[in-house]
Amino acid sequence: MSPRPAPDLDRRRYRITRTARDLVESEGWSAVTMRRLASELGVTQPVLYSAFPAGREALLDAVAVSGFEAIAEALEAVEPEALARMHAYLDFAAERTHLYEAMFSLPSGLQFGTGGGPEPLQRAFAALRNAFPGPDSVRTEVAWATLHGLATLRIHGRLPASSASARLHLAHRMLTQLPENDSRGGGIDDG
Amino acid sequence: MSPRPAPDLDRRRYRITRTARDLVESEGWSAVTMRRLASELGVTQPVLYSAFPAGREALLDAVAVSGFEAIAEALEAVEPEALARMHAYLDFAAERTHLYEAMFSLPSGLQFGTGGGPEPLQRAFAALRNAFPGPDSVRTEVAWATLHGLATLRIHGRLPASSASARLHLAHRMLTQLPENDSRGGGIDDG
DNA sequence: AACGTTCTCTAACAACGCTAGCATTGCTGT
DNA sequence: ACAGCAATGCTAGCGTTGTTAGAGAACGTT
Repeated sequence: MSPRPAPDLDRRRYRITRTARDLVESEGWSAVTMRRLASELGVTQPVLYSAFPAGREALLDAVAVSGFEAIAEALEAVEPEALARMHAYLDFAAERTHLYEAMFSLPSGLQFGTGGGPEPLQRAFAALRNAFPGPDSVRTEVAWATLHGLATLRIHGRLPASSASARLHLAHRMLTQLPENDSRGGGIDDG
Repeated sequence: MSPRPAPDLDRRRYRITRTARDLVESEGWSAVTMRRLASELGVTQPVLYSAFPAGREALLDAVAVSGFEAIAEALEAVEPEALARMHAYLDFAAERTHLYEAMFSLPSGLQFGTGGGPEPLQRAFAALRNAFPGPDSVRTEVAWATLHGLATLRIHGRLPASSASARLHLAHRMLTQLPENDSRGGGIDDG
């Protein structure tokens, strides 16, 4: 019934993902081609497709999830306080630029928030949520959006680096020194 | 000395950029290839390189700048008040998803803020700045980051659509109902 | 009308993601 | 131990991509 042992696809996926992550961090996304990746692993291209039948995009998704694992760890490494975790978040984005890009710009989309999504995403979201206690997740969602905006605009050089610290502190004040909201904004009418 | 008239490169650049923008909005970025673009314009690929010697990336930058022109108009179209312009910003990002992506994700980077950069970028930034009056640009920068984060995360389906309105109103409160800051946060030590 | 310069097109290159088909591998049953 | 078999991995190729060199056409000048 099984004349030849099936390869350990989980382990293979892990190895490929790790190599892709190393490659993207050291040489950028343009270096992450299927050929280069196979060559780096000492195998040929079709092997990659045995681990990721959906192709390159699925592989990139795996790298992204791996990135969420890393940022979850980075956030959990500091005390569950707003400013500390905000700083950790922005540091992560600044130091691991290409990986951060993969987590947001490239993949097709995996949902955050209270709902589903892969476990590392929920972990990362929870790590931020713990730093912004409150009855609902809205503040955390806005905090994430603000951090993501700051990170992205900084990565792409959109904002002057000189006022980076001022921006972080203002964002921190905004997100913490504001009383709870009671005006029910509804949730049906969105653009 | 000039046996044949040089083509009007400015006009050519404009035409190419407009076609690329239409194409990206109707069929997404995967459709914007040099061949397809040339075919759409009734010319061949080398003509595109005469207008954009730096290649495809420069062309995408031009599309991005054109997008900033469009978002500047969208912001200027509503009254210079915070909530209205925030709404206009998010509507623009939601309705012209692919174009918005080009403006931030893809290009190499053109600086915002008070400093230089192409004129449309400064116009768009000024349109937002007028909605957030204050002594410096920091609040506007954070506002832009927050809006950009909300827009991006929404585009990629990262945040549940149900609480979109609640997020907008919280962000608006954060950015407006907070007194001016006097703690000099410095600007040297950034990550 | 012929020239000369400049532009534009044809054609091709290298590299990309991806896939069909063949050779190889390693277990199984006698 | 030896042959059979099924799933593996590799070789080779297809169709595209961005980009570029060299041939051909077009136009103003003389």
